[in-house]
Amino acid sequence: MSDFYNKVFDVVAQIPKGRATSYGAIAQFLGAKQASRTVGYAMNASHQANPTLPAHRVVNRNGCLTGKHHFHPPERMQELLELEGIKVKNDCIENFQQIFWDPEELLSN
DNA sequence: AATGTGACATACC
DNA sequence: TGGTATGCCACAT
Repeated sequence: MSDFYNKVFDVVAQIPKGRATSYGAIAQFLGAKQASRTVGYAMNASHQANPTLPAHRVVNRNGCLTGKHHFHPPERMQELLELEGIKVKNDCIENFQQIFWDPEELLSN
């Protein structure tokens, strides 16, 4: 597993419950802010990661569930978010600005 | 080494 | 508002 994927998984695995982040934020945190696509690509392999990663907490910069189509029942992604208290409307997280979690917070722990 | 791909991000019709 | 096109980066083949 390449370091990049490993880091992506590590970050995603540590997203606090009830929060969400974006592909771009993760990419930037890893030092390749332009590699947001690669982050999503990494999520593609998330299902093969050890405990399945909370990929539902990762959305695009708009807070929209663009990747829901990759979940088994696509509706599952929204359900999981709502179970955590995140309001999702029209496939987009409401108050995403408030829900947004910056990976840099990991550095504070 | 080269080409194709993608769960993004932006810019432009 | 919304679809299409391009740039970008790392991975797969």
